[in-house]
Amino acid sequence: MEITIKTLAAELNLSIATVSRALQDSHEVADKTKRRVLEMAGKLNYHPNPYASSLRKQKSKTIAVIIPEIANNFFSFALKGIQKVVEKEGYNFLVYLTEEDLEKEIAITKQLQSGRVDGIIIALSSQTDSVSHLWDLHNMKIPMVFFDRVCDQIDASKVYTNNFESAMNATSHLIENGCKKIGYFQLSNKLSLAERRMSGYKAALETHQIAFDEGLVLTCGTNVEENYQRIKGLISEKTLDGIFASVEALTITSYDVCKGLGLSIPRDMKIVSFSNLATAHLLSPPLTTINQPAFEMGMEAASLLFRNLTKYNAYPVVEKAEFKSVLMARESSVEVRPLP
Amino acid sequence: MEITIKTLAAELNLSIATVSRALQDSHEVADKTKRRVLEMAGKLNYHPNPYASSLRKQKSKTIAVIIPEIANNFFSFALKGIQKVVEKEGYNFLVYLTEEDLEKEIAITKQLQSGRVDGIIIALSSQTDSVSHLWDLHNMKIPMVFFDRVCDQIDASKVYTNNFESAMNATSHLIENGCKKIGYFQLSNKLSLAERRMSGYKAALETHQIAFDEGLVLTCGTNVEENYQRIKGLISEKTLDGIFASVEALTITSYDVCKGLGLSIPRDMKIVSFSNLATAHLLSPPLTTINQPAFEMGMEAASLLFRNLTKYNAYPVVEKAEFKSVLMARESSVEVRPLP
DNA sequence: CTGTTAGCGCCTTCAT
DNA sequence: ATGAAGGCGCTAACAG
Repeated sequence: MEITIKTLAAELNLSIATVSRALQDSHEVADKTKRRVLEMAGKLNYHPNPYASSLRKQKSKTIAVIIPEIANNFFSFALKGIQKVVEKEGYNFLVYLTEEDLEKEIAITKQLQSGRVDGIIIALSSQTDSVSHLWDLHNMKIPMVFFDRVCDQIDASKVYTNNFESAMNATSHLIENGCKKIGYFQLSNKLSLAERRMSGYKAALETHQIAFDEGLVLTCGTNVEENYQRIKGLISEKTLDGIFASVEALTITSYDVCKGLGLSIPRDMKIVSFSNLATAHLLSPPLTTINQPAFEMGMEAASLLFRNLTKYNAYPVVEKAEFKSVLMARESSVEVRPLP
Repeated sequence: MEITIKTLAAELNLSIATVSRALQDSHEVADKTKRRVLEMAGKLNYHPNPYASSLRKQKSKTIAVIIPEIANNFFSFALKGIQKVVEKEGYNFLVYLTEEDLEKEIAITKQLQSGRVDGIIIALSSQTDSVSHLWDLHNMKIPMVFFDRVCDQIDASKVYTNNFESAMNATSHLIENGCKKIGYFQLSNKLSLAERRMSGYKAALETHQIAFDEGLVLTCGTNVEENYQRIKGLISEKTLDGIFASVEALTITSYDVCKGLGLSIPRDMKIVSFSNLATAHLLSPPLTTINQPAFEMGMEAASLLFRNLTKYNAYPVVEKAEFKSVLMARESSVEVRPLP
């Protein structure tokens, strides 16, 4: 930085204090003085040093967004929603990726104990079982909002969808279309979200009097090639006629496997998945997806967070926003209709 | 913040300076002292205040990434590449979206004159014609790397692909497959990137002795519905038999329009596009794309930036890393082969 | 090897 | 309505 508040003060024959107040549009400074200051600031192209300000005020006008993955329609749309609100509030946001790795998540949250950010939006990694690192943040009273992959144990604001119901409806949809052996592919069995989706799957089976078979459940990792092989193995071994992919990444892999095996979809195999693929309606064969309203969820998460950042709240606001996912059936590549 | 370097110093009967040095692993402090300090820091769960440090050192260990769009395979993979390098260097990154809006881009760059970040990676918005806001940053000697949508006028590091050649090859591919009237859909006619792609398109036409027709060029905006209508209009009006979509967003829209018009692809219409769609190989009909190596480009951009951030470089490094895009022909939904 | 001192740029009592 | 002074937490001379 070259030109500071001090430069302005000297240039205008004012005290530093007055200039500072003028820049903050304080009521206790003469309008005329304000104008002089602003004008000079413009002329000299003055920009306040955010770090000096953060240090002094102990707040950074910055939030952190921690997500497991970014190259993914769900999270990138969520980011877009978050950024929209963040921008409106005049904040900045830092992005951190855990890549589904608990160790990274811990390292990141530890870093954030430094007070670098005023608040945090976090979607847990699929490996996160212990949450003590989150307790640390929570105990420091850093406002947090859990996003999609929420943490049940901690009482903070949360934004998520009707996972149980959606999974149940989607599974029922498969069953009602003739599936008997439905594989369930997930990324985690540690998250509460995973549990809810799985429960929905089980509930649908139960309703239709199909026995739940542990052997049809596949918990995948982050290695695409490995997932491919495991999915391929399970499909052949168990002669599946239906697939429920509980995350976007596994949707594409499942598709690829079916194509590779020469399975005709939907004749030999029906697929349903949580997924926000932009091209779902152009895929061949058509894909029935459970769409989460990522953008709106992102906006809501940021809004909740900012409610906790305003100094007027003496106590943290804890709210839970439950969004509805939409089950989109695509029976052909042109017909697209939401299911109940 | 509760516990600071001062607390540690008091607790250990050391001076603040010594503690600070120990924490930075300075060579001029006794190993024993270092260990004591580190141990106490761990015990008290001390975290250095990044803003105090930034203020003092006049560097923030933070960079800004300015992109026009995030819900998009190209930019989200690029971000992933950037984050990988950023993480390795122990930096943080702020994300800013321009949403293809020059005004926003100007506002953001103005903000960044405050010294909030040590360096900037930027992909210009499609509306950016004037670049005076970038000159301001450049004149302040803030290291910048232009990414993909580069700025020719400013002498800084740049990362981009062989746009001319790729566009030429793709267009030739269409022509050699029988297309006579190839529509060219773009988002901008202001960027140098747009110009290069367009030149490639023209060069291919010329080589094949097809007259360039201005009327087949459509410069779209950010309104999806409007783009849809304009594309639809042009296809019908000009009876196109081929489409070159120069950005990912227009690829999907073009597809939708063809489906809507009942055009059979590739019989009635052949399409080629710059696009990093994850599902390109699953689309029906198959899509021939020009894939940009987004992840690698992101890593390279960040690496170039960091080379300029090390204090050992007295003068800015300017490098241009031209990456090769890969033209992928997909004649059926299973066959995928790179073209020359 | 350790301590003392002087700020980085800004905000905020407290005084006038 | 304005000014003076102190300090946010940390680092970097400069001493010793």
